[in-house]
Amino acid sequence: MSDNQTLAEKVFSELATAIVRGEIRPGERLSEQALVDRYGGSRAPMREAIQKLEARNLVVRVPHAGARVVSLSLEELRDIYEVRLELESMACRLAAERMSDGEVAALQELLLEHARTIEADQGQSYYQKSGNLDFHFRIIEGSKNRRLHQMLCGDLYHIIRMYRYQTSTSSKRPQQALGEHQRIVEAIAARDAELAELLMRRHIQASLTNLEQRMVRESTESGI
Amino acid sequence: MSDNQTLAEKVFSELATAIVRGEIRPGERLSEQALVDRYGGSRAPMREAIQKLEARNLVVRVPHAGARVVSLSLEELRDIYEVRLELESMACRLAAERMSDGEVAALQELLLEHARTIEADQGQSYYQKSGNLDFHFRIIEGSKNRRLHQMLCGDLYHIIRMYRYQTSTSSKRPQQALGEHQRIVEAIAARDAELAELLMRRHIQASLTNLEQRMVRESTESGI
DNA sequence: ATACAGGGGATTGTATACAATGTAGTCTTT
DNA sequence: AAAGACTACATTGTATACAATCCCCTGTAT
Repeated sequence: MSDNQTLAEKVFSELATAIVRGEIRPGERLSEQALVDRYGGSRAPMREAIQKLEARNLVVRVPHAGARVVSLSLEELRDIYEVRLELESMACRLAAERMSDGEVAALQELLLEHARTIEADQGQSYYQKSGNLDFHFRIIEGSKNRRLHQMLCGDLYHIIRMYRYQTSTSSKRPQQALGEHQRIVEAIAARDAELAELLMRRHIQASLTNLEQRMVRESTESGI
Repeated sequence: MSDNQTLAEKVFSELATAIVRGEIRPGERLSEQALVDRYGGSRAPMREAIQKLEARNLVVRVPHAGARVVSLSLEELRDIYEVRLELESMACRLAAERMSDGEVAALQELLLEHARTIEADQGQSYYQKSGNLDFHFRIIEGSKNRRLHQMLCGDLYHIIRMYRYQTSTSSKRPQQALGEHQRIVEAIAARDAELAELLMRRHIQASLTNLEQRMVRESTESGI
C-alpha cells in the first residue's frame, strides 16, 4: 500500500528535498554507506538514488571518488538563470496562446487570493514564496509543452530554489511581485502573447538582479 | 589504460549511439539480462547504464516493468523542437555578443570549407549532416553558457538526431542551409545579436516544418 | 621544512544470490 | 465461448560478498 514506490525513489525524494532546503550543504559528500546507515536498506538502492540526483544535476559524481552535492559558482548560477529567463518567458508567450479561458479565470482567482493573503499577514512573505511558485507553475503548465514543463520544473527549479530559499526577504518585494503578476495575467487574458512574454522576462530579470546583488554581497562579506 | 571508464559508462555510450542510429528501435525493450548476454559483466553495471539512458530521456523506465527505448509521439517531438528553437536562437544571440573575433573568423572559415565540400560531391548530403551539426555546435559553444550547452547538446540533440537520421535527403536543402548559415555568421560578425537570433530562429523553423511534413506523411502512409 | 613515495584503510565498482513484483498462459466457471 | 482467477515463469528490486581504485597519512630523503 505505502510501498508502491521503490526504496530508491523514496530515498531520492528525501535527499532531494534535504538538498533543496539546504539541510545537506553544497559540496558535502554523499557516502553510500552513510545513506545505508541513515535510511536502511542496502547500497544498491542508495546508488540508484544518487544516480537519480545526478540526473537532476543536484549532485556531481566522479568515478571511484563518490558523489558531492553540487556547488555552483556565481557564473554557473547566472547561466542557469539566463536559461530559465528565456524558457519561462517562452512559456508565458505560449500560455497566452494556449491556456483555456477557464484556466485564465482560475489564474486570476489565484492572484486575488494572493492579494488577500498579503493584505492579511503584512510583510510575512512566507506564503508568498509558495504562492509565487504556484503562479509560475501554472504559467508553465499553461504552455502545454510537456518537455518545457519538465525542463523548468524538473531540472532547473530544484537548483534555483536551492539558491534562493531566502530571496524575498526584502520587505516590499512581494507586493511588487504581485503587481507584476497581475499585469502578466492581464496580458494573458487579453491573449497578447508578445506583451505577456515581455512582462515575464522583466519580472524574472528583476529577481535575477536581486539574486546577483545578494550573492555578490555574500561573497564579498565572506571574502573580508 | 583503456579501462579508465567504468563498464557502465561504456555500455551506456554504446547503447546511446545504437539508439540514436536506430539500431535499437523506439519502443523496443531493454532487458537487463539481455544486456549482460550481449556486453558481458553483470546486471549491476547494466542497470546503471540504463539509468543513465533514462537520465538523458533516451529510454523510459517503469518500476518492476523494465525499460523501453523512448517512442515519441508527433506532439512530443513538436514540443522538443519548440524548446530547441527557442534555446538555439538564444544561443545565437549570445554568440553574437560573446564569441571572440578569432572564433568568428574560424566559423567563417568552416563555412568556406562547407561550400567547397558541397561543390565537390554535389547532392551527396552526408558530409553536410555532420557539417551542419558542427556549425550548430560552434554557435552553441559561442554562447559561453555551459548549462545551455549541456541542455542542447546533452539532452535534446540525442533525441533530435534520433528522429532525423535521414532528414536532409531533399536534394536542394544543403545548398539552402549553407546560405542561411552564411547569413547567420554575417550577423554574428557584425555583432548584430538581434538579427542573428532572428535568422537562426527562421533557419530552425524551416527544418521543423520539414520534419513535421515528413512525419505526417509517414504516419499517414503507415496508417493506410 | 618540504616534497615525494608507499602502504593501509576506506570507498566505490562489480558480481552473485535472494526476494518481490509483474506477466502470460491455462484452467475453471458461467 | 468468453471472462475471470490462479499458478508458474520471467524480470526487476534488493541484499550481500568480492575486487579495484582512490584518498590520506606516514615515513623518508633531499
